[in-house]
This record gives sequence, C-alpha cells and structure tokens, in this order.
Amino acid sequence: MSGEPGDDREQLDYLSFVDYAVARTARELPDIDALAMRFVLTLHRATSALVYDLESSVHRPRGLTWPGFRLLFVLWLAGPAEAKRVAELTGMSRAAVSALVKTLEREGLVCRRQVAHDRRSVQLALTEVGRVAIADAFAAHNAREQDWVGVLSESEVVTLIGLLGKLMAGSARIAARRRS
Amino acid sequence: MSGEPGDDREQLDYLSFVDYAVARTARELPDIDALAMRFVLTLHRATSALVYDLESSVHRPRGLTWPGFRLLFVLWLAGPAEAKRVAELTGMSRAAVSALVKTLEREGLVCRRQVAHDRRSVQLALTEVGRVAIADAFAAHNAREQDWVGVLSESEVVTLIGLLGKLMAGSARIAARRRS
DNA sequence: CTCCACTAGTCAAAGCTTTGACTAATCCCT
DNA sequence: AGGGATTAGTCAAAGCTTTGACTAGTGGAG
Repeated sequence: MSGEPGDDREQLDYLSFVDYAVARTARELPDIDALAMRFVLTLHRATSALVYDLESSVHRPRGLTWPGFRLLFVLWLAGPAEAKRVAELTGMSRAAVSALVKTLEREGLVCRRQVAHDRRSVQLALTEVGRVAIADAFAAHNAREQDWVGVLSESEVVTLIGLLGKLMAGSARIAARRRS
Repeated sequence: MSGEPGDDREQLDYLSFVDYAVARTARELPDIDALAMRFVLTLHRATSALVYDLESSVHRPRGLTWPGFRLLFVLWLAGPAEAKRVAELTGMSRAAVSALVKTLEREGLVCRRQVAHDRRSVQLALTEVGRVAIADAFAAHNAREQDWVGVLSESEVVTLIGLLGKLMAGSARIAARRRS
C-alpha cells in the first residue's frame, strides 16, 4: 500500500475515491472488511455533503452556524432547559454548549437565567429574536431537506431511517463511546 | 412552538429527541415535511455517534485526530499528491488542508516537497513514520467499523450503501453546494 | 513580448470542539 | 452538623474549519 503510480488513478474525485479505496484495499489487504469500510466511507461522505450544503445554503446566509442552529432548535422544541439537558439533547459536550451559548447570547438569540432550586445550574431560553430566527431558519432548512430527500422514494427514505435506527440501537451493544 | 411544559417531555434523551421533535412538529407545524426532517436528524445523529466513537476509541489514543486520519488515509491510498488533489479527495478546503498539514508535518507524519513543473504547487507525501502510523490506525479503525456494521445483516448494509449512494448522486441534481 | 486573468497555496480572524483542570454548590453518610 | 464525594458550569490550551484577502506563479490573447 504505497501509492505508487501505474494504477487506475486518473480522474479520481471525491465521489469515486470510495470505489478506488475499497478496490485497492481489497486487492492489497485481503483481511480488511471491505463492506464495513465502504459503508463508513459512504455514510461519512454523504452526511458531510448534506450538512455542508444545509449550513452554507441555509444557515450561514442567516448568520447562524450549524451548531448554533442545532442548539436553537433544541431550545425551540424542548423549551427552556438547563445547560446540562441541552448538552444531552444536542449531543454536544457541556463545555461546547457553554462556549456556543456565549456567542448566541452576545448575538441576542438566547438568554441565561439563574435557576431557583439549584444555584449551580443555568437555565437557557430563546429570546424573542431567537424564536423568530429559529422559526425562519427551520422553515428554510426543512425546504432544503425536502430537496435532498426528493431524490428517494418515500419507502426508500423509510428504509434508510429504519436501518440507521438499527445501527444506532446497536451502538449500545458494542459499548460505543459517547460524549460525557 | 414555545416549549411550554405540560407535554410528554419527561425522560427525553439524545435518542428519543428525534421522535419527540418530529411528533411535536407534525402536531404544531403541519406544513413541515416530517419524513425529511426525521431523515436528516437521524442521519446526522447516527454519523456523529459513529465518528465520535471511532475518533475517541481508535484515533485519539494513537495521537491522531479524525481529520488527520482522513488526510493520511488519502495519501496512503492515492500516493504522493499535490495539496489541491488531497483537498478534493478528502473533501476538505484547500485552506483546511494547508493548516492540517502544518500539524502533521510537525509531528513527522507527512512531508512537503516542491514540484518541478509548477513552482506554485506543493507535493504531499507520507513519511515512513506516517506510513506505519496510518497502517496501524487503519487496521484498528476497520476492526471497529466491523463492530458497528455487525449489528446489521450483509444485505442491510448493501441496501444502506446503495441508498446513500443514490442520495449523493442526487445532490448534483439539486445543485447542492460543495466545498470550493 | 506584455498584460491580464486565473490558479495554488498561505495567512488571518472568528467560531466550534476536545480534554483536563478548577470553582462552587449540593448530597449523603456518619 | 461536619466532611468527603458528586455534580453543574466555566476556563484554558490546542486543533480544525470557514471566509476572504493576499502572494506567487502560470498561461493565453493581442
């Protein structure tokens, strides 16, 4: 596995790299599980492409980042919540939420309050500006999601969701590491 | 959509948030495409969980980051290549590759050379240390990938790969934004 | 040959993430 | 009530990413 020339390496791009990588690995490292490799490469590339498109076409033009959108979205749906809970629901670490909220608070989208029953915790909530921003962003976000999903049939999407759910459910069985 | 209490918000966590969000949105914003919403939420969460597990259980313990692993992987398979090409194959921007290579070069995993025919471009290649590092990391990476994929049947994985491929292929049709 | 457009790469500022340390408040056991 | 263990949140250092600007080098049109 040295990358010497003389192979079929012409006109390789982001899409075809997966095929190239799997073919080459299968040839030179037969002990590797090629299907698992292809799956993870494909999943990662598809998700990256989707997230990049949503962030750059929907959120950045509105002054939001992808993590900012996700945090506002959780507050919008779940209501005012303590930082710890927001971290759990968004899948971010507590430190990441803390840093992100600092930005969102400065922009006037979120506010922090002391909680009565436990002076350690901080309650996070949308401001009125934040509520309007997330409602607008989510509408555009969902429209763009529809464009993406539109290339699949409804039953294909249902199948995909089901299999991804099974994958997630299985992560507990293999003791996958999760954010603290 | 205000997050007032009195709903079914108890014992909500990272996994069940998708169900909660979709149910609530379907109830209060009937114009939203709930299936597209569920799909994107599920895809993003599944991928994040997988990447977090691979990075924290396989790569960080070896002193690699996830982007570092990806860049080494491309150089390993595609052979020495100009920075622009590495950016295309990894899906990173040229600026991101430039910054990442600075770290990898400092750690002695990658080296930079001038190219003869065009004095603007820089050729990137693995060092011997880099070659050993990526070979070791990829073996462990693939073993972990197998654990994840092991919860699905082979035909389920093939289905998943096919549908994700169709999704990616469709992104051209909707003029999805891609990294420059 | 000259000039202008384009290309490769780097840099800088700002943002998000991670780990690990640290503070402050709460809990619980004796 | 006292004291140790937990827990919530923040901070700091280091790394990666983005956008946009900037430097060099290349190449084609006149």
